[in-house]
Amino acid sequence: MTRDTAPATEERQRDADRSQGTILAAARDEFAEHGLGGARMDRIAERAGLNKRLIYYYFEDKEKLFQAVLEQAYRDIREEEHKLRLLDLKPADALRRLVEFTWNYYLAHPEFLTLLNSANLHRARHLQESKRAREMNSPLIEMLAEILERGRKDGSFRGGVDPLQLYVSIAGLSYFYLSNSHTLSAIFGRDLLSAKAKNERLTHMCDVILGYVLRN
Amino acid sequence: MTRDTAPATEERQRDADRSQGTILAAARDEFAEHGLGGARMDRIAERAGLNKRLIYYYFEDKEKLFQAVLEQAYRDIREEEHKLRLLDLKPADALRRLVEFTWNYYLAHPEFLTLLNSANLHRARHLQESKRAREMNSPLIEMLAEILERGRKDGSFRGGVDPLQLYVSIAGLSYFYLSNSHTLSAIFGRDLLSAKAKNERLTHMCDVILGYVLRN
Amino acid sequence: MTRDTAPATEERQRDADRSQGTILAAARDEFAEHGLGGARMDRIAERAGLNKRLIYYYFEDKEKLFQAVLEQAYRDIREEEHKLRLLDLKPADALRRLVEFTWNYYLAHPEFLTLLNSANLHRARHLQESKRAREMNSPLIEMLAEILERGRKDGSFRGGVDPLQLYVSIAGLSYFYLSNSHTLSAIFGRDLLSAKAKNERLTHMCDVILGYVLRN
Amino acid sequence: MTRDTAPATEERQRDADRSQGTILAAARDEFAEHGLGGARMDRIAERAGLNKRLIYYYFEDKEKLFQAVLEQAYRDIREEEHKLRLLDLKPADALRRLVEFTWNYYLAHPEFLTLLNSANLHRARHLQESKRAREMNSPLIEMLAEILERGRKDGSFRGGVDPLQLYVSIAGLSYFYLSNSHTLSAIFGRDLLSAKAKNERLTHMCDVILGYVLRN
DNA sequence: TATGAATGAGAATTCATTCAT
DNA sequence: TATGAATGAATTCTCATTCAT
Repeated sequence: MTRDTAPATEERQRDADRSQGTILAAARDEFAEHGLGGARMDRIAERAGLNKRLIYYYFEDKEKLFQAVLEQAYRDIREEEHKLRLLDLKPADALRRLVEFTWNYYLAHPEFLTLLNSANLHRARHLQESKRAREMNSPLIEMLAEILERGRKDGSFRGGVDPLQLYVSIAGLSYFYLSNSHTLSAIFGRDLLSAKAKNERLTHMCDVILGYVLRN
Repeated sequence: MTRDTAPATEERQRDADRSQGTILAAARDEFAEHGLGGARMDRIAERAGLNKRLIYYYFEDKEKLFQAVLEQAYRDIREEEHKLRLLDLKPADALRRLVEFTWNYYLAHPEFLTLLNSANLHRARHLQESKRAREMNSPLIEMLAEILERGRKDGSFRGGVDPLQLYVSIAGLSYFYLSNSHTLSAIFGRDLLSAKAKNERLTHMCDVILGYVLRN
Repeated sequence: MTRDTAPATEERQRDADRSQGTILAAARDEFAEHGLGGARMDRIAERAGLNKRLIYYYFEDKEKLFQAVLEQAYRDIREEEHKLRLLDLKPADALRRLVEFTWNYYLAHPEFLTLLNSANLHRARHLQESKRAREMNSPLIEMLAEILERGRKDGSFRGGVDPLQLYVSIAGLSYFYLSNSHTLSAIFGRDLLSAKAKNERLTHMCDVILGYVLRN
Repeated sequence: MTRDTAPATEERQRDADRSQGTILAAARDEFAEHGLGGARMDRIAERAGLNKRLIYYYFEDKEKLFQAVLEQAYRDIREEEHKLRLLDLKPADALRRLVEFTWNYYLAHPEFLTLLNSANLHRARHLQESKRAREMNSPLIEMLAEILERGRKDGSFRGGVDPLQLYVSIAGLSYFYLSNSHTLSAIFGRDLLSAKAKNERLTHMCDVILGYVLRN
């Protein structure tokens, strides 16, 4: 069907939005795969199936593009976190659920890990320059505080647990295992990403977190 | 003291070794700071105070140099690990000591974290190509197995703990916190590297590990 | 005439073609003068008056550029060969004409000789990788077969002459003399490129070829 | 057997000569394979199994080394030419013998062809700088003159043949075929270096030369 | 909005050559 | 005579970015 009239403004806006989304996704994959330093604008354009010039048109330069990708990655995970209804669960179950969610999210979004690595390699410069950094604060910290408080009150949890520390620990247990799985697999000569290995890891992490938090 | 005779062969060999060591150290810093993709051979030469050509003379190319740096980094940490006499301590103390050691090593060697990140970004390709990958296997796994066994026998530890999982968890707790400290600080608006914060983290991690492993 | 409207797509295409042609010509001269190994991409860009990067944009790398130059050189000579209407001449005259054409073409296109030399130094690797190698087959071989057949039939030529052998011999007589004229001049202390010397050579070559092919 | 006394002066001279010869042979092969521009001093040292520095010690630089290689190549072929006792043969046989010798020499010494090509690419600059250029004059020219004269006198050869032109033609017939065999094979899709093809070529060349020179 | 052509600065790597015994 | 270490100047090639429609 050939177009016989000029596209309406609204339609052109839709095209533009779509192009930006396409670029963002392509850039995310490229940055995830090669890091900020190793990513190539050419390849991003190619992945997106769009002209390189257009990337500059929408995102100004490579750094800004990376920043946009990072912000998007945070928006995505935060959105998923928001969907978690942890407060509907009993405290211990809520923690198990959180460990599981974190693990599964990282598994499903390996690019999130490498993007985070890249961001930190650059000392989070891109976040600091982002006006939205604060929006990236996880809603989970507050949820976690509430869960811990409930658990303490019902006598099942120990007291004095810092939700931020716990959040970092939960993330760290999944993160290190997955982010370094290649290195670890090479060194230990053991496939850490087999279904069995993954199950074992999840069980272990739940045990660690609950072992720590449960009163006895 | 000015030299009045020609250096012996042995001495020139020492010069060569020294040059290689200098290059390796310079490369380690550069790779740690900028990642593999962002590192510049020019800067490495400059940091080393040696001619760029010499790097190629000894290390062939950037990839091989990175591999050499990685191997050296592993040798360094393994050497420190070897010095730990964990078996001289009571099981619980041994675990505390290990958490502490890991934390302090990462603090003292931040380059180790970024090198590890870079290595994994490249899917541990450099390790796989290294003949020495297996030598990088941590002696700690076996030590840890022994400690867990002793603790189980004396009734203080729970049973069924996989030493490798535990090793990964101990590393992960420190690693994530330190590797992502910039991002986390930016998002949470809290300085995670103050003396106080670091103390709190160490305490927390010991609590987590021992909470998990101790019988009650 | 200053341009007052934007160039059409078609016109920009012509610009691209023109740039490629300019590069090709510059490269041909550089390769002819210095050989493949001695040619410098910088100099080619300079000769072409175009940015070095553009060479890579269009031709990928030095090797591919050389291949393109070689293909062009063959296209050029084949085009001239096609214009020869040898079959309109009597057999003996046709052979004389061919010897003369070969000689004059090499004289007018000394770069063809050195390009051929370079190609052979590299064992014709560039031709083998060219999909168009077969298109470079000279139309002269068939023409020559026809001429020899006619001469044999009219009783003036001997029989059993392989047109390919004869083609190679005709080329070789000119080629060696011109390609090695510097060496030969140096050794024999005689200027082989004076007008007189060139005339003598052409006469000699015609004598050799016709002496061979004519019945008595 | 370990040496227990210092080598005599004479013996050291022998070592030195041997080293120079080894270098020269290695350089000849390298230059023949890659041309002057493509040859690598490193590879020459490696081929020779000697330290690169030694090459400079004996030959000053790459250009001078190439010149030495070239001179040696000429010395070698001239030496073989000297062994030819053409004047012991009947004129026609002598010419056949010469065609055959040239062909076989080129076949046995393919490096001679590429060295000649390289020398000419550089406009014989290396020969002109050589004091021995004149010594490289082939003894064959005079022999050829004598043969032609004898043939003319006994009525078998035509008169007025320039020995230098004939020499160049004889060389050219072999040279072009062999020097460009890769290109020709690629273009004509015919293996020019099979035993059969080589026999045919030799027969053809003898026919051409004798067909030209014989009275009828 | 979209694009092919073009570029300057820079990056990895190479190379002939010299140093210091 | 012989050698391993070291170097400065290229050289090929890459990259983010801009031009001109």
